[in-house]
This record gives sequence, C-alpha cells and structure tokens, in this order.
Amino acid sequence: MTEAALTELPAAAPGSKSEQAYQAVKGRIVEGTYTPGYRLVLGSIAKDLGVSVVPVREAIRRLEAEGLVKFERNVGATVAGIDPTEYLYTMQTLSIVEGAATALSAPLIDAVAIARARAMNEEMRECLDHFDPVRFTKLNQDFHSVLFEHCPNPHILDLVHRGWNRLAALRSSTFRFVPGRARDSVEEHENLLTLIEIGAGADEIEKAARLHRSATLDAYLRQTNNL
Amino acid sequence: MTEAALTELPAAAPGSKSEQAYQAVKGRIVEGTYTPGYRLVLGSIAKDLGVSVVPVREAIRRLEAEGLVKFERNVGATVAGIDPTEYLYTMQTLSIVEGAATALSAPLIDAVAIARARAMNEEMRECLDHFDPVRFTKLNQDFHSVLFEHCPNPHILDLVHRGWNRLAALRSSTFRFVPGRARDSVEEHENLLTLIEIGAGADEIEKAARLHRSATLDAYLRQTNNL
DNA sequence: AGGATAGTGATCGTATACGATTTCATACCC
DNA sequence: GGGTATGAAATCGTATACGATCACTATCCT
Repeated sequence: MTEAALTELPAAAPGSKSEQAYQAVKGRIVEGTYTPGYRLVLGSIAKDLGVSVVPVREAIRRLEAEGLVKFERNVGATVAGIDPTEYLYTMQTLSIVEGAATALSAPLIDAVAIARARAMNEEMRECLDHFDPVRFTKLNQDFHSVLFEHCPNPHILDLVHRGWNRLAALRSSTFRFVPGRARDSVEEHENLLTLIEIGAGADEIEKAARLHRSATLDAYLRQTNNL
Repeated sequence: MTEAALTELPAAAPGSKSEQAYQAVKGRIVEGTYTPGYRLVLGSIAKDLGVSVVPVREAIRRLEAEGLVKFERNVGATVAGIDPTEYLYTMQTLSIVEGAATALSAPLIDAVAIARARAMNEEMRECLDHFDPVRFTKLNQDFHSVLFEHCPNPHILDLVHRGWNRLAALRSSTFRFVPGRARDSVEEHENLLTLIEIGAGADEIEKAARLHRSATLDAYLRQTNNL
C-alpha cells in the first residue's frame, strides 16, 4: 500500500516487452537514476533490457506523452528537463485535478483511512524536527495517496498520478525542502482531514486541497524570486 | 480559426508516417467514418495508407492513450464504445478542466473575440428555431474554442481538447440533441460572456463554466433515466 | 444430437535489416 | 588562422519477416 499503488489507466499488455521497457525506464526516471538531460538511446536501452528496439521505442513514446521524456526526430530522447515554466504549469494543473480528486474521494474515505493519514501527518511533523526531508517527501506522497485512492473517476485519478510522476522526475534537481513551508503544509493536512471528517461540502474540500498545492507553488516562486 | 486549431501537446514528428497515420485514423474516428465498435486492423490500415504496420501500431497506441481506441493484446483494436459510465467520467473530468481553462483564459480574451463568440451564440439561438442540430453542435464547439484558446497553461488546454475529441468520437451514437437543454445552454453562454466582460473573479467564471457542462450531463442522465 | 477437441486462419508482438537524417570531427581552402 | 566543406559514425524511422496467441470452424466422440 505504501508502495506506489498507481493503478494507471490503459496501458500496454501487462506481460509485454513494451510494458516491461516502459516500467523500467519510467522507474529509473522517477527514482532519479536517469536525471534530467540524460540521453536515452534506443539501442542501448534495448541491449540493456535484453529486448529489441521496437518495444523500447514504444515505451519512450509513452513517456514522452506523459511529459517525462523529450523525443526529437532523428536526434534522440532525453529525460525532460527542469523548465521553471513547465514546473509552474504542472503545479497549476495538479492543483486543479488534485483538488477535484480529493473532493470526489472525500465522502468515500472511512475512519480507518483517516486515522492512517493522520498518523502519517504526525510522523511528518516529527520529520521536521529531525530534519528528514527524504522521509517527509515519502510520507507526503503516501498521505495524499490515501486521500486520492477512492476517487471514483479513473480519468481524474490518472491525471493526478501523471502530475506526481512529473514532479517526482524533476524532484532531484528542482525540489528544495523549505522547512517553513513544510510546517504550514502539515497544518493544512490536518485541516483537510478535519474537513473530511466533519463531512464538509465538496466545494470547501476542493478549495482547501487546491490551496494546499497553490501555497507550495507560491513558496517555490517566492524562493526563486528571492535569489 | 473555425477549423480545429487544436495545437495539441507533444506528438510525433510532423512529417513522419506515424504522425500521418495518427491524424488519418483520429480524423476518421472524430469525423464519424469509423464508428464505435469498428475494427481497426493494423495490416489493413497500413495497406490503406500505404505505410508499414509499425507506424500504424504507434498511432493506434496514441489513440488508445487518449481513450479513442481500445486495444487488446493479440486480438485487435476497436474504436472505443459508448459506455455510459465512461461518458459520465469524461463529462465530469471535462467540466473540471474546462472550467479551469475558461477561468484562466477569461482575463486574456479581448472585446473582439467576445463579440465573435456572442455572434456565434446568437446564431446558435437561430439554429434552435430552424432545428439545425449539426450546425448548432459545430457552433458550440467554436464558441468554446474562443473561450479556451487563450488559456496560458498548455497542459490544461490539452486536457480540454482530449475531452472534446472523446465526445466527438462518441457523438454519432451517444449524443442526442435535446432542444430544451440546448436553449438553456445558449442562455448560459450569454451569462458566461457577461461575466467575462465585466471582469468577474476567476472563481465565479470557473463555477459558471463548470455548471454549464454539469447541466448538460444532468440533462443526459435525466433523459436516459426517463426511458 | 450435443459437447468437446483439434485444426486452420487471422492478427498481433517482436526481432532484424536497411535507408534517411543528424552530428561531430577532420581536412581543406582562403 | 578561421571558416567551410567533406567524410564517417551514430541514431532514429520504417519495412519486412517470423513466431506467438487467439478466435472460429468443422469434425469426432459419446
């Protein structure tokens, strides 16, 4: 459950080499093995995975469609870079679909799940004291996963996952842990949980979830402007 | 401009056979030549377009990712069918991203564009009197295009386009023209234009745009339940 | 006659091969 | 010496070929 329960929408057949290549390359991007700018050569990856170039090519194309890879004709593919504008657009889009997903999920989240989420949030608070950004980030993802996983609309859920993947891919070079913002974030999480618990209206929950991410974006912008 | 100014996000290289196949098949689906359930055989399409199966396969995969095609391993591809649940999800997702896109565009729409949109809306009103559903639908698309086309966030814009494409693909068998709803729709369009003109807040515009589509969905649900 | 089963055809998935385009380095000319 | 042209290497894009899987039919057994 803590492990990526990303049930992503339609894909290639589960056992196919194409799917295998997709998972492998995507994993290495999201995990950080392939950092932005890394050159993805079809032949090399194919040899590395022990498959032909055709499935690899298909995998790269899927990753391109998800914005994780840039693919130029007759030139090659590279892991998508860290364009601040792109970051802004991704965050903005995510704030919208994430807000919607949370609002749609809210009525379907049971007390057990809320308790689980709250425990995570408390542990995040501790991470702030011990300064453990890595665990904090992981917990943050799991926390929101609990809020999403009941979203009945698979399209919206898929969009949320794609956004998270993009951010994960950029994380290593873009994301910087800002303790001040992180502390606010934990409070916003608690507020969100409360809203869900008391059965607040969808509009209110959506707005709160959206602002939660917008605030992160604002913190990023403020930080970069202050350089 | 009236013609699909769909500048869709990353794609295959413009001149490639893959892109050519993609455009051809997508066009036939959206236009209605290939209706839901139509069997897409890679070899046949390849021969038909005068290319190999590899680019065709790639095109089909892209269409699958966009939800226009269903592709089963070792079985074949068919044009995506008319699952009422899927229709509901698509409309719900569209109401969200469309609302956001409209709100983001609003401040950037100039008076000329608004006048153009209003003219379209008035012509739609006339279409109701002469009962011309085809032209009404076309005008409706163009009307909303005017509202979208200035959306600064390309991701959101892309999501809106994908939603419209899915609806276009389903149109021929799902969509039924409901004059009562259409008349309300025209009024909502006018309200939207007014909100934009007076420089209403983003929240208000977003809510209005979202409700505009939700109302269409509701009308559909009411209609099917009354059968 | 009904159901299971083997055979046949069709279709997809992948590998390999080749041509086209780009990139980079080297040599040449001015 | 600097800029340009030429060549080779690398990489992608596509075609073709073959194996794997699935659906469908006709036959055989009970």
